[in-house]
Amino acid sequence: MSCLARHSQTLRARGYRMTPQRLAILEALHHDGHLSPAQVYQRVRQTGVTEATVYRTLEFLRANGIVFATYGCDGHLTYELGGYDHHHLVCRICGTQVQVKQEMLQDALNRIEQQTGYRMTDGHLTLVGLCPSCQGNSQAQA
Amino acid sequence: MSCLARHSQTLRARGYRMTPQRLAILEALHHDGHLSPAQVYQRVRQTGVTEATVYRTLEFLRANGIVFATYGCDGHLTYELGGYDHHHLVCRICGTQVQVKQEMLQDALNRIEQQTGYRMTDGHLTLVGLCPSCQGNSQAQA
DNA sequence: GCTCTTCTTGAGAAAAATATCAATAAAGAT
DNA sequence: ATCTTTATTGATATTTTTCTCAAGAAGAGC
Repeated sequence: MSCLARHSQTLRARGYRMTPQRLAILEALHHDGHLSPAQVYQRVRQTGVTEATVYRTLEFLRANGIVFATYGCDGHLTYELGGYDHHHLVCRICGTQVQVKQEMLQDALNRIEQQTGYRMTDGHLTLVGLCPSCQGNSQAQA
Repeated sequence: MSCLARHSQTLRARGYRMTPQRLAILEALHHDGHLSPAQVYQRVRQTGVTEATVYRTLEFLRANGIVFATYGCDGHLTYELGGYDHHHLVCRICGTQVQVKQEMLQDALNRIEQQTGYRMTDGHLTLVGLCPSCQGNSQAQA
């Protein structure tokens, strides 16, 4: 079963529906990786999808665990398809991102799950820190 | 030296200035903990601070490590003063937050620092997961 | 096929957040 | 204290994001 078909099934099982608009947005994300809402809209507007629908759908897909929101250091959201085994570490000054493999966090997340009762294994995290070059910048010191 | 005086000094050392507007915003955060930009504005508007200045100042203080931005699960930002030894874990469905002590993450963050060169010890993290009650909800399954 | 229920969308209004630019004011030097 | 430099603010316009609500469409049952 294709990735999109599986998502359709997931949504139907929860009482939701897979619509042409949602398909178009998923395909845009599938094709391009990280996209802001405005970039998604650029890619799907030709199909008649409204701007409001783009925002609504991205939030909907995020709440359902199908796409992940990455909070850039500038406070803007970008979205990407789920299924990755990594998280992101973003510099709070310049916004540069690097990947952090799931296993780097596995032990800590397990402990947190045990202590809090939250489940953290199925989601995307955006960590914030200072990248090497911004550490030397005088404006970057904490 | 008071907390606010230290922040003034920090900013001056970087070529910035401590203004009445920035002081008012810092005091609002000091008094109330987590606040959204709109809530901050409610508390400082009486002093004549503009809405645009609130947004600008919060982003400025965040980039300088004086306040931390917490990204709620709804995509809205809230801000809080720095200096805490804990992070936040927020449910991606209902937004409920719990605290996560720094030591729970210390080992993982040390490893990530070594591998990436980023510095993570002076910052606030917002982790995202599923809270216990939303795990049972059919709409919450991943 | 038809009906019913309810999830979804589009259109437009509303609110939140950002950008521009001239005027203001803070910090340092004289 | 005064002057100079330039960071900072307010006012305004603009963009981005959210909300409301009636119309449209998907799925279930008959």
